[in-house]
Amino acid sequence: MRPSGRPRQADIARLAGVSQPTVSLILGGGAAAMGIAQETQRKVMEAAEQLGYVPDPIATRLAAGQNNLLGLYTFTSTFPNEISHAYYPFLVGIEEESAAQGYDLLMFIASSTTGERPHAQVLNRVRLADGCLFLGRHLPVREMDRLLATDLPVVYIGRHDEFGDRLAYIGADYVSAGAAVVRHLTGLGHERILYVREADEAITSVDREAGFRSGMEECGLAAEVVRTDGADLTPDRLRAWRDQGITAVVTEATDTDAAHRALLAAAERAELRFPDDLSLATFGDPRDRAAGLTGFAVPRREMGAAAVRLLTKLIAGDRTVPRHQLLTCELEPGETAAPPR
Amino acid sequence: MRPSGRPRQADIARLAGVSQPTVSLILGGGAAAMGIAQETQRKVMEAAEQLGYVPDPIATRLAAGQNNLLGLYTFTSTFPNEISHAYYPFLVGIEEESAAQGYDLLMFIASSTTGERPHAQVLNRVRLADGCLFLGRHLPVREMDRLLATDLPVVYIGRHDEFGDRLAYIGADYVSAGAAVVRHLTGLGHERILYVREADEAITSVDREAGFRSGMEECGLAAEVVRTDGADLTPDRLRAWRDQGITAVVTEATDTDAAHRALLAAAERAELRFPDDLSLATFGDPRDRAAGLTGFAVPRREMGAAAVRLLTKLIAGDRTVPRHQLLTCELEPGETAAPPR
DNA sequence: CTGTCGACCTAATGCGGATTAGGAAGAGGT
DNA sequence: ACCTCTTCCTAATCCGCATTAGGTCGACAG
Repeated sequence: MRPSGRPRQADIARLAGVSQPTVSLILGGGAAAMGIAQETQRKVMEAAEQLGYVPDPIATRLAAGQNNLLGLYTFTSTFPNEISHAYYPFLVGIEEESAAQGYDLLMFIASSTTGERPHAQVLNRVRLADGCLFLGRHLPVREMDRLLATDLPVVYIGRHDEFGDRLAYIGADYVSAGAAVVRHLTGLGHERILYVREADEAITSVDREAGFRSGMEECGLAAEVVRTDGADLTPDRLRAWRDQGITAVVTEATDTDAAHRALLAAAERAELRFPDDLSLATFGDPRDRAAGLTGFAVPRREMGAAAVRLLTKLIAGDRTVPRHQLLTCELEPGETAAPPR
Repeated sequence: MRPSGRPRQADIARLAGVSQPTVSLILGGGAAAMGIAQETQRKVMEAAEQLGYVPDPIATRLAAGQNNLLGLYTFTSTFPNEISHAYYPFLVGIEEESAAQGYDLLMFIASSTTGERPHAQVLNRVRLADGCLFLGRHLPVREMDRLLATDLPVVYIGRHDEFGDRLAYIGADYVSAGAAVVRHLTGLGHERILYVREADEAITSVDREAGFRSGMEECGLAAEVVRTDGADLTPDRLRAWRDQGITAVVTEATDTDAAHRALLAAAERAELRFPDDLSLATFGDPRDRAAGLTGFAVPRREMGAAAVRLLTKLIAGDRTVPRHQLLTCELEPGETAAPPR
């Protein structure tokens, strides 16, 4: 019994009265089929059409090593409902560009495996695809290390220097964007700006703080930074900052938006309004981004598309493409920042 | 030349002094390896460990005849940013349940093919997977017909009786839900309720109207229905309805939400407020669903999950599962409907 | 008439692992 | 010593496609 009811090349061959390799030549390589009679090609194509032939990606891959599938692996331990919103724009870009490049998407599901090392199995399955994109704030180092030891092309979405040149990535230029926002604020006349970040040491947070510091330094101002988990951000504390002379506060969007949310909540309870009583800027896109929020936007969609382009080039064997790219985040002047009073 | 530098079972076999099938037995099936001497197992395991063996998933799949891939094909171009919101909950359910069932998702991309019959090619590629889910308000009948002629298990998300029993589906019980909303309204005291639907003849719209009519009939009231494309829904018309004695208006959510939006816009311009001047209920989830909207919610996530369960059963060869299932939509009392004044 | 050269196609084989049929070797019974 | 079971492992194949090394046949030159 044939395991699959699908037609194979052998079926086409029988129907067209030729051999299986001939079918493979005709269907597979347009160029390689040069030396085959037009008539034969027509017969084979017709037979294939008639049977509704679709090459088996597994067999194709085993024999030749390519199947026009891009893997997409998302490291999300949390269940998707919430987090999804943040990832969605990436997916949009990825899907669009995959379509343009003629690839279909193979989504690997982290939560499908349980046990102490949930990613291990999936990282093996990943090799089904011609190459794989990775998405997620934190990534399991050991598994990724093993994967990088193979020759599977991989692109990570988000900056990640831990593996040096071995791991290609598409990131957002948080440092420049952060500095630009600071320049915008100082341009408005602010001189004491406080950066409120989360305790998390994710690379994005680190880069953003670096951007803040670099912007402040550039303007000859002292960088003031506090960390918060959200809970300790009380209305009193906010008022105290203001009384000390802070005129602008900068915060960051993360997967939880803890700092950003806490700040907004504290401001409301303290009856402080942006930008009347205090200026506010936010690095990145908080989930509930209000229309007029000052800050910068992460070009997620473009990042997704760029990642696909990079990956397809790697798959094609291009060794000259830059393996690390940082995309520019656009400054959003917004209305929550204004000259200090 | 060996394409990959990685060790294979044959290498282990050589090192351990056994045959490749023996290695396969020991490493592959814990149960099947019962009849193999402990000593041999130890040697093989050791050799595998020493060489750092990792099974090639591709070869595994080829030999096993199944690839644990579920296809997902979306008819509507998935990614104008807008549409995404409507489909996302389906995807969440699909992904969760796929994970639970041990499948990965293969997303086929409609826009990757151009030309007059964009779905034709993709519908062939779809057969790469062990089975496929389809999602979309309108589906190309001819292509689907061809696909159903094959033995590929297929599940459509959304009711669709055009193919009779040939096409399995998971739908939402719009008829019952619509009737329930009507009962809710009549329970509040409404007697003249107007259903404002779109001109579109999609099955969902048809079912919803049926639900409305059935609810009205059940309550012994006359069903009044108008169609709109949105543009002809003027403030004056709305006022006229009210003056004629209509106390409640029911509309529906679609991929464009044309009727729903137009109604809200007209009400605002007519300075009519819900539920003070008029009661409002909406069938389904408009994209900008406000918190207190009266109506019913489509259990999208559950539908996605149910579709995956159905599909995996079909793949497993289960011929007894019901091929058509309608899931219950929950009534949402909301606050845009109140007793008439 | 023979040799040569293309043009066109097929036989054979590999990819890496799963599966099935079956054989060799040793244990136990008579 | 002979036969029957077990126990444990291997030979042979298959999965579906790609690739390489020929092989056949007709045309055309010599």
